[in-house]
Amino acid sequence: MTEPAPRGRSAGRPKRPPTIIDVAAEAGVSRGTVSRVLQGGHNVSPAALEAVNAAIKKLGYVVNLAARSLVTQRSGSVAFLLTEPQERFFEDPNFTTLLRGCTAALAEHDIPLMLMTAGNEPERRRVIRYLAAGHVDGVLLVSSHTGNPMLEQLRQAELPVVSCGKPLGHRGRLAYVAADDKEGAKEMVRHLIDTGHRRVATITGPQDTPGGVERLYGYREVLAEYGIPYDEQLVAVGDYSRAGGEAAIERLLGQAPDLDAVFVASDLMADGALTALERAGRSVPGDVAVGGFDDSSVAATARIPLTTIRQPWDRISEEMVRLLLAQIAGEEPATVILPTELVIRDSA
Amino acid sequence: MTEPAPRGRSAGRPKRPPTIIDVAAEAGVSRGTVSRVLQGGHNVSPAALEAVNAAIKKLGYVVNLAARSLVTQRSGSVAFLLTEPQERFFEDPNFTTLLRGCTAALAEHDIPLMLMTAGNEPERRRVIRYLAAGHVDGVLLVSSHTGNPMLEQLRQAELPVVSCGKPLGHRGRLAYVAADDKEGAKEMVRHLIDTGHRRVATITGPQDTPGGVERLYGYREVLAEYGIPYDEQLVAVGDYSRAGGEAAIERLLGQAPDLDAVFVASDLMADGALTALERAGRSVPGDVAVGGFDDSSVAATARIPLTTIRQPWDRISEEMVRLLLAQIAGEEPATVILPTELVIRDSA
DNA sequence: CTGAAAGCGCTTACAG
DNA sequence: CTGAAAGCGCTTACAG
Repeated sequence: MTEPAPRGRSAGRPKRPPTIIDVAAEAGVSRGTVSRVLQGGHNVSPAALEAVNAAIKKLGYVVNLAARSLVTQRSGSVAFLLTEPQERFFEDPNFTTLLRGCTAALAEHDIPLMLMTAGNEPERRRVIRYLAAGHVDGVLLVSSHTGNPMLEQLRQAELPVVSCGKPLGHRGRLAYVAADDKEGAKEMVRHLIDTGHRRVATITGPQDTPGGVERLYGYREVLAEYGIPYDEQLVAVGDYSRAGGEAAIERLLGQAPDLDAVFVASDLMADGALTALERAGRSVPGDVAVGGFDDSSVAATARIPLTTIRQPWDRISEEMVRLLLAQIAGEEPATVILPTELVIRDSA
Repeated sequence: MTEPAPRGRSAGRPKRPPTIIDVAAEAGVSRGTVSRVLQGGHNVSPAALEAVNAAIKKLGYVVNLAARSLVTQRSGSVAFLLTEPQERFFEDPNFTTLLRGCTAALAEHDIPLMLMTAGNEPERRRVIRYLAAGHVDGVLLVSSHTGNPMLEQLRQAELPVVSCGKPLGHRGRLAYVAADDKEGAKEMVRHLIDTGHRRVATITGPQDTPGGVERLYGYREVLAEYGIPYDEQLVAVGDYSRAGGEAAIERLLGQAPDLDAVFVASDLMADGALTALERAGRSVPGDVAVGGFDDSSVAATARIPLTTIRQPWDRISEEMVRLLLAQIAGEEPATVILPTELVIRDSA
């Protein structure tokens, strides 16, 4: 066993790990050759390659990322940036699902994910400073509100970015991954109508988010398809929160007491609607059929398991990571739209 | 406006930002002086300090962390490490709360958080390699199961670690932050008894977790206090999941149909118990009072808002970060136990 | 295929 | 208080 001689060191600092020089000495080659092996072993003789790999193993060598970054001008890490207020983010199960998926997808490439939140102006400034300084190679941007002030700054910093959901109000190419919101909405509304409902209401997302807009489009298109007139009394705008869903359904019940179904643009809002419907004495799906959107974790555990539209979160995160790495590698920003799927449970 | 001259660069790479040399030239001082200003401005004349700060501002200079890390042998970042299977983690609202709190607390110090999960053996190996290579300065460890295999490896890597919850089965000093599980449990069980309940059951956490063990201790101690004999039929072991809570209460209902209250060691399990109780036709809190633990986000939104014990998550994350930074600075590992609080809602 | 050497951008004793 | 210089650990043309 060749233990590196322990050196004296100050409080709690780990011992100096072996460097490329130690490996080179052990393998009997130059540092350049060791480095080439590290880069993939091109232009290295089989013998040298073997010797270096053996030395690496023997010494337990691990590359020093700071040194590598300094010369390559790449950090080797990626930011997961939330521009929503934190509370909002962490209330929404979709976000956590996405975070999990992205962490896993990046781990495949041995790229660590840096979690950053920027819900207010000082945070935004700090984050932009940090990102613009080149401390990450790219950004997975989560937040879909229009006029996101960070988008422009990110663009100026010329940092590769992939957005989750279509970035509204942003001219210029920006890579994004999204589920097919409009088609998903259409599928749900058709399901509601096909199961005999005629007064189909909707609770939309905020109208400055793609999901808010697109899912409403889908609702209107299907109405038109079926020759059902569009009735404003059947539309309430929500905010994607549980409380918002509760409030919205109460408004609808006031405006259009005869509604017999409601398409809710998120499961979390649908869960809120369920509470209010129960309180109002309306049974689900008997009196009112409720269709959600997302198939997030609340869908299955809601008091009445939700019929909903599944967003393929795993694929969304995979595609986001794939697109980001491609951009980092020099490719042009691209867009990916993924299909949704109707999941039938009890609520409709 | 002094725009740095744009240089040619390959696909999508950001322009080379100004370095300390540019700042030194602009300020008319040496690089050493600029660096000293960056380090806090000690031993720098007011005039030089001002000139350097002006130059930094003018040039939009941001320190290159890779270069700094290379010389300081510090990464400037910290890992948030989950050793639970990912599903478990992301189902549990406590974890997300903790993640949010730690991100915020670290952001105060401008330290990015690297999210890493290690739910299986290959992941553990990869993560340990990464951490041992010195890519982070310390680890916030989240997972409280006994015999966590990473603990020993982390110790060998001599990396500062702070655990969330007391690490069971680990000899030697290891810093941790925890709520006072036993006292919290006692407060809840006393509340249950004081409100007239006599057949108080409990659903515990896994017995290889501190919360699982300590909260059960608390339950037993209060029984003893009140001279109530301990009855094994009133105890079911859960796994902190919603489904586990559901199954546990069903077992209890079978073993001890006369139970009139149950102390559940987590809100998520309590939420599951609520479902099963409703199905069994038992009203809450009328037939069965239900007390939870955590005051996590499910507590308020459960079908019957949960009376529970609040864990001070914000303070827990703050203290974890504080302790970790202290250790990184060379202090010895310490322990912090935080008080809990009874939160009365509808379920008991 | 391989080695010698420059250079990435900073920090930190060391003199003065 | 300040400058000159070494050095952190790697990568990458450049010769050969």
